[in-house]
Amino acid sequence: MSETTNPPTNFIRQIIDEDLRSGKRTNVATRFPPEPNGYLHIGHAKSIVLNFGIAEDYNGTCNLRFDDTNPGKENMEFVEAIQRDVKWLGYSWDERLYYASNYFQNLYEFALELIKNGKAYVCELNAEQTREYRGTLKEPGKDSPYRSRSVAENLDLFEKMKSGEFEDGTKVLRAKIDMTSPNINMRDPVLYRIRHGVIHHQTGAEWCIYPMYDYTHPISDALEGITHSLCTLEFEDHRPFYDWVLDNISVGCHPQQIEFSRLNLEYTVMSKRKLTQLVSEGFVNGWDDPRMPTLAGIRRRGYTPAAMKLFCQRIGITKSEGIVEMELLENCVREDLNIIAPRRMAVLDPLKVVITNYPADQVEQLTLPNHPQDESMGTRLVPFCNEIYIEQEDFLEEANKKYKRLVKGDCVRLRNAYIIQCDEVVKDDYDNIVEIHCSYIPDSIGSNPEGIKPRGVIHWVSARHGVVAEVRLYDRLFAVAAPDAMANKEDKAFTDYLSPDSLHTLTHCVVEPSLTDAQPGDSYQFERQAYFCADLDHGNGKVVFNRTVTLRDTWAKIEQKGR
RNA sequence: UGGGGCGUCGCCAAGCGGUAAGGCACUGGAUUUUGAUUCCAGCAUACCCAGGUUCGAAUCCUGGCGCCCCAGCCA
Repeated sequence: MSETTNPPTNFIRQIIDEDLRSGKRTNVATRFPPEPNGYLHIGHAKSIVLNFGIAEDYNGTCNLRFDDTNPGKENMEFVEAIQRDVKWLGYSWDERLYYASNYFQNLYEFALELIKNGKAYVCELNAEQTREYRGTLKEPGKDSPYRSRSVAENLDLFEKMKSGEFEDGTKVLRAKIDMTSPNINMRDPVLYRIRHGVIHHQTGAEWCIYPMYDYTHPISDALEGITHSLCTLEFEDHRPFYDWVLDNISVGCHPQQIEFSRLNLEYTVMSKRKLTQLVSEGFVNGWDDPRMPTLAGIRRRGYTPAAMKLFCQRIGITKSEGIVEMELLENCVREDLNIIAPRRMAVLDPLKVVITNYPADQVEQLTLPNHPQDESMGTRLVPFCNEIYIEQEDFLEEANKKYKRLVKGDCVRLRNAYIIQCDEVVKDDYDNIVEIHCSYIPDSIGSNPEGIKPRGVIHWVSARHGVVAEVRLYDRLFAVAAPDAMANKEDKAFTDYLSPDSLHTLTHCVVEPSLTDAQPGDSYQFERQAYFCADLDHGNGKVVFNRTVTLRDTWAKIEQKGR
């Protein structure tokens, strides 16, 4: 079965199929619940495509919900960036944009219900004491001395917590479950903590008590009528508490939490903490630096939503943890860009070529196809004259037969133009090649004249018409495949493995004139080289392109092996 | 055994008791005015290991081994 005839299936979809079949569920409602404390990355894309994709395929809904219960770390910049990125991927939450903070009042009332039923209590242990009482992984914890307060006292104390009578850290509301549970998450987890002086981006200073994620999440899901609450593996241990909350309040809805493995990608890091560090410590130029695995970054790099979705489809959804090779991601972008990116010519490292037998006052406007395999993409005009630039690496004074480019005394085809032959090499006093003199073969456009066999095809740009451009060559951010694991193993910082070659900026490139019309974000294939897109800095006289991903280069691999 | 998970080709991943899909990577070869694309062919007698059940096991059972997660008033 091929990929296209085989719709994406995974264990979560199988569970949903069974739930629908058995009648356990009659609809499908999912949600994507980011905390607005950073930008979304490729790992989030996996979750977005999963959640929104399921909603689409099952004729259900997917809510966008900000998990904003920790105001100290969250802000509106992130709230806005996240919405931008989800939209960019092509998904719509319609009017279903929610915030966990929308439910602060509900959450508070359910807490009251738990207290009244003897299921929650106000604890005065400080953070350190709480940790001590919790026990360890192998030893049970012990009950807090405040565990057996009366309902009335708990109600009174919680009310005072809410009204601001206590300082930060002096009291918390805890669930009363089992301090000896082998699952640490069930040892009377904290439900509410006190936070004075923080301004929440949604609720301002209205509250001074904030609910914890583990308490908030199941209730938010239930209030939204979520059927399947999909999250990552590290929450597996939290599921018993997720269920406990819903089983002990009168919310009347019980979504099912299902966990899947996070995405790990070679040559990058995927934790928000580390990405934040790269930004805040200036290792990269912001969250949208094209080297970042953030959606904002890869978008600026030139990755397309279609490529991202294809990638998410190909990596699949399972509970096993692994690390995906960069080649898989790169193949996905190439696959999409190969179809949609118009072809252009650009010389990154120019070598001047004077065509001695071409009239110096003549200019031809050649009509070239925008895509050799797709006529519907049209054509554009490219000027040709007696002075052009070719790539330095496309010329050698001497070379063996395998070198399919220009060699002194031999001829080569200029892409979509004439065949030229190198007659002379002009050098300066230091033996550096300054320019080369060639002669062109008239009537050689379109086919090879009798007896002429060019070694290969090289790209070019008219020296008199070409436009100077800045080209940013991006490569993998890290020098090692698994920077996290490596840093751990060698007791170093993950930043020690940042690649010195992640960005090379070229400022003397020459591109064909039509490229000045590009809009930021437009993708092109610079023939024989790579896919590029116009950067955000492009325009208003500046010509700036980012390399998205190189073309597959089997020649480079063969050369590599030779060494 | 403190508890919870995971282990199928180099990487990702189907498989759900009937005799190992697919993608990426890789290797050949064809076509090519991008050393690109496209196309064709090859690529796990084998499913962490060892026993067992069965006519038949990657799939069931038992026992091992390896790896990941959990002791935030973070999410």
